[in-house]
Amino acid sequence: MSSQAGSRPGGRSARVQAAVHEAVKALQAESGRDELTVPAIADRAKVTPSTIYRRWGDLASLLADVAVERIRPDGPPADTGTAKGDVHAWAEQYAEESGSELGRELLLDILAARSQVANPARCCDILRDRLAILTERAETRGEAFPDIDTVLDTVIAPIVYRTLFDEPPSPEQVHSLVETLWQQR
Amino acid sequence: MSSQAGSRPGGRSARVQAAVHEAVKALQAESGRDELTVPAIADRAKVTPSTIYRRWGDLASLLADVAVERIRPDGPPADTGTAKGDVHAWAEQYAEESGSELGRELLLDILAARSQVANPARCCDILRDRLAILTERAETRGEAFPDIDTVLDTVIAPIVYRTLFDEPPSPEQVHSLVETLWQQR
DNA sequence: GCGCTAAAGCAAACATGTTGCTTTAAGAAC
DNA sequence: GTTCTTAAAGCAACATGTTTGCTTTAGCGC
Repeated sequence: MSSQAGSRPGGRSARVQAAVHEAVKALQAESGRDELTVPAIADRAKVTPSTIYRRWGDLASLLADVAVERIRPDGPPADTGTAKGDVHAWAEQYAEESGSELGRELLLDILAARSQVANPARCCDILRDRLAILTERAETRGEAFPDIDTVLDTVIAPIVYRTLFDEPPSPEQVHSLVETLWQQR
Repeated sequence: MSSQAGSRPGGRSARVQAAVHEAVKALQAESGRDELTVPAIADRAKVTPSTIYRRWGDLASLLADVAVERIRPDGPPADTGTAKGDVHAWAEQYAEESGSELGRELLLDILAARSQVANPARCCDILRDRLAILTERAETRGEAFPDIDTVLDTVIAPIVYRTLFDEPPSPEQVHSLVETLWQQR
């Protein structure tokens, strides 16, 4: 993946990559999508456009690369004391982040990248990793925990589906999705 | 919406629109995404690029417009005799269509259109319409039928989520999603 | 048929994307 | 530290895609 900056991690590649990522985030924050063009990003990052085209291929791939990095959670998931509480807290936060204007844009950026720089499957992987942490926590507490893919289907899928195709769900709706996890089996 | 061909339904506008839509479908069928460019489409449709840019704005909007039209179901949903059977049949077909390479592309085309020519919400609307038919059928038969949004959350959302971010679900997985609809309440 | 008008065509200006070649700088060998 | 090697950045010319003002066409109402 290009965000690992190839074979010279501490060197120029890494600096260029960081500058380009920063430029993308800055431009995303301060202007609309149509000003977000490769030449504009190159300009802001003090880099030539050809550098970007050669490293990322096209704008969509660059945006997806940035988006995947931004989507990665920073700290460990909140520990509420119970498995159910953990899932409620995590799902609520996930829905809030994905449902924000920025969150939705990031999801779309990741999906829009046709040329496989940042695979959408990374989203699933990240979520599965988070859920693995919650699962382990539950196990050490001796609590039951639903199957990870069941959580994806029951909680995450509706959140993402509604965010992308309709309106992001309210916190109440998210909580009721989480509740069905414990009701249905 | 531009697929209604503006103010002269039987005239030149309509012919141009049809030709452009046909050109898009033809090129999608016979060549890769990078050959699918506005000039190429214009060429195939015997139209000038500026016509396309003026009517649709950009390639993404055109593709979304075509995709929304293609996604619309042609006949009434299969009548299997029971509500549950109807949902199984419909969900299986939906998963198969969305999970195909073409189906996934169409979903992505619809999501990728930032400039609101073809709103992603149309997907939901189409699905809700189909479900309304199944609901009504169930009612005339005196059968219970789950809430439409519950069906979206429980069955459609996982199908679409997995199709977009992971692997399309198998028919067995789809059936088990449908089963939970009747188990959970 | 005759005018009216929305939309298509055309062509020039402009922006974006691509490519071969040159230059730079990070890391390795000495 | 100096020199060698090489991956990646810069540059510049080019190709392709996008936008725009103006002209022409054809559908519709009279």
